[in-house]
Amino acid sequence: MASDRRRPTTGYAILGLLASQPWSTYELAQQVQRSLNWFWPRAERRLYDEPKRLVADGLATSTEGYTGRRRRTVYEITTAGRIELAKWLARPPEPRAVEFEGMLKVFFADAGSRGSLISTLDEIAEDAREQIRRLDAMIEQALNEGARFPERVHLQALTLRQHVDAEMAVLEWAVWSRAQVESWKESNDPGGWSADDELNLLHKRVTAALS
Amino acid sequence: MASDRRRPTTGYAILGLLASQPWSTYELAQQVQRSLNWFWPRAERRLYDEPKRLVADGLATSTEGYTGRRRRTVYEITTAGRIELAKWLARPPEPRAVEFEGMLKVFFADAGSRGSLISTLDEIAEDAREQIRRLDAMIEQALNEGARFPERVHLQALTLRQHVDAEMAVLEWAVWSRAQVESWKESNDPGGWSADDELNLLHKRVTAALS
DNA sequence: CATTAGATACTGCACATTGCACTATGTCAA
DNA sequence: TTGACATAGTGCAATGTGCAGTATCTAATG
Repeated sequence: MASDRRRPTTGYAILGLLASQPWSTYELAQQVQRSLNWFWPRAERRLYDEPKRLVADGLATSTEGYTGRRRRTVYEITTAGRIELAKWLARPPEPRAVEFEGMLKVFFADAGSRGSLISTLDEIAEDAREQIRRLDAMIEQALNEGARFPERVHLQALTLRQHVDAEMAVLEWAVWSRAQVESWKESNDPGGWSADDELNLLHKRVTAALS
Repeated sequence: MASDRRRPTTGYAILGLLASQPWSTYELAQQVQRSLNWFWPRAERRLYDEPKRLVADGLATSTEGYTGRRRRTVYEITTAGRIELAKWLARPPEPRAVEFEGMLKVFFADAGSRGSLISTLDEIAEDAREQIRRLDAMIEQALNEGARFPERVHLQALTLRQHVDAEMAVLEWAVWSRAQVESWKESNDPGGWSADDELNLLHKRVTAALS
């Protein structure tokens, strides 16, 4: 039966996938890498334990199958699972959390060389470009071959747009930042570059957005 | 002495703070909440263990002090610590990782009601506004009272801009998405709304950004 | 002047999660 | 038949979180 203690979000993520169709653990892992990795990255390892808990709590059932001699577990959502999922969807979401080592390196750049800072910014930009290329491939696939789940393509369109927005923002920032740093004397000495001018500009943008 | 095994990024984050000045653990924790939380969120608990490891590896030293009868440990960076920090800064950064439960709820919204989806989008937007207000307070503080570390304000300006860009992108996306969903029949039926039109638009934006 | 709220300064513990190594079997092509 | 790659997992140490618990110090309040 469903326990009352709070379930880790990863459990709901898997429940969400099971809501569309039954999956084997391996397929589940692939699917998480493919689509959920953008906003809920989890190691493959995790995805072998979590479904077991869903079964223990009555939110899913598991069926053992065999491919020759190789065992294979397929999970299916239960009615209780669908109810739990809908309840979770109605609760307010946790705030966003971002782990961005590159930004940490920018923030502490004065403890290293100007060259390191420029490399960091270039690598951030190249990373963002790579992600955008991957997103473009997903967009083209949905448009040409058709989406994997046509009945869910409207939601895919919303989330894809957010990923594009996020990556473009990072890319534009990194390119702009590199240009600024080019004019600095060193990572700990921006020369004539005025941080106050930039902060004033930011303040204006922020004020406009909140009004 | 410095060990060769890879150190968790959190260690470098603390080392980066220590590069500016010595800190007590408690102050370190405050500072991490204040400034690093935006791109390297860590629980206070973690910040009591990590500096001990830096000391064990010779990258920092600790001094016991007393406020009356209350013990207080202050950490200081060593020369070996500064060298390690600079080496880390020169290495390519890890890719960005985003945990965004709200986006998960949007992605699986067809398993819940249209009302849940609209609430989720509203909460995402309100969260972003709240973050932008906090950023604005930091910007104003740096402009009016002056930055806490004036010699690092140029780096603060770069990172603040990135946070503003990121939060504004989320806010604009959430407001736009809500408007789209308003026109849908249900969370699993967008009525006449065309996902393909949206995907085509995205593809054009992406192509322009990569050229 | 006693009380109390809030800041400072930690530790212990259960649980969540990762990364990597390790063990198998199935499929397809050279 | 050999090897590369996909499928299908388990074990374990290290990393990290969240919360409860234990103190002490400081400043404001009645």
